[in-house]
Amino acid sequence: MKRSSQTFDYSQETIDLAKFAKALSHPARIIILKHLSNQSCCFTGDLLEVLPLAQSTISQHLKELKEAGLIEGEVNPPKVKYCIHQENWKKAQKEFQTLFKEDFRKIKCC
Amino acid sequence: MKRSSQTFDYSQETIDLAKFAKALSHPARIIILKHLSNQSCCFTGDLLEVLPLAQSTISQHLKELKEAGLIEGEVNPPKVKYCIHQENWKKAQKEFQTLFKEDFRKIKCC
DNA sequence: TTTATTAATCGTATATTTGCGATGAACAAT
DNA sequence: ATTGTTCATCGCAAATATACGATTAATAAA
Repeated sequence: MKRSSQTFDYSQETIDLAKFAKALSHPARIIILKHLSNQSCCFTGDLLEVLPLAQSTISQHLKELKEAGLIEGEVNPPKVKYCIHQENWKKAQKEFQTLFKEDFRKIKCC
Repeated sequence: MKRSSQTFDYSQETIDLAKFAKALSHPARIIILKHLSNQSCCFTGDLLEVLPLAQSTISQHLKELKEAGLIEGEVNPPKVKYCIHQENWKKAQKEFQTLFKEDFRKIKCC
C-alpha cells in the first residue's frame, strides 16, 4: 500500500488533531476518559468493572491513550494509577475548539 | 475476532462521540473539513489540488465524512457540491465540549 | 522462598482502514 | 450518437486496529 499522505506535509496542528481524534475514536477509550474525568484517578483494575473487556484489551487501550498523550500513569507496583494528562488535555480541547469555531457560516450555502 | 464491546451497551452519546472522532481521525479528512469551513462549499475536484491523494481516495474520505454526518453533498451532475452539515457539526461541537469540560480538577492528583 | 496481586506484553486471529487504478454512471456539449 | 467532464464504486493489496488468552514482570504478603 502506497502511503503518500504520510509523507505529505500536513501541518503539525493537523497531525496533532488527527492523533487526538484517533485516541477518542473508540467507545471504550471515551468511557475510560470520562471515568478519569470524574474520578480524577483510577487503577487499571477499576476499569475491569466498567468495561466488558479483557484486562489485556483495556491495558492496550490505556497504552494508546498514553501514547496519544491524553493520560499518564504513575507506576506503583503492583498497581498503576492513571489520570488525565492535564496539559495535553487542554491542548486537545483547544485544538478541537479551533476546528469547530471556524465560522464557515460567513457565506451561506446549501 | 470476538467483538464483545460492540454488543455492550455503550450510551448513545458515547457511540456518537466515537463516531465523530473517528471521522476526524485522519489528517486528510481534517484538511477537507477545514477547507469546507473556510470555503463554505467545494467540489470534489477542488480537493485534488489541496490533497496529495488520488481522486478515488478523496471520494472515499468524503464518503466517510458524509456517513459520519459531518458533511453533505448536493449532486449537480457531473459535479457534486459538498458543504458542512451544520446541524450535526454543531452536535459534534457540543459533544466534544461536553467531554472536555468535565472538571476533573475537582480532586487534585498526580 | 512461595504465593497472591496487578498490570504490561506477546502471539495470534480477524476486522477495518487506507490507498490506488480501473471501471461505471450521469450529464453537457458537440 | 459520440465525446468530455466529474465523481462514485469496485476490486485488490497492504497497513493498522481490536480482541483475547497466555505469559512475564514487579512487588507485597504469607
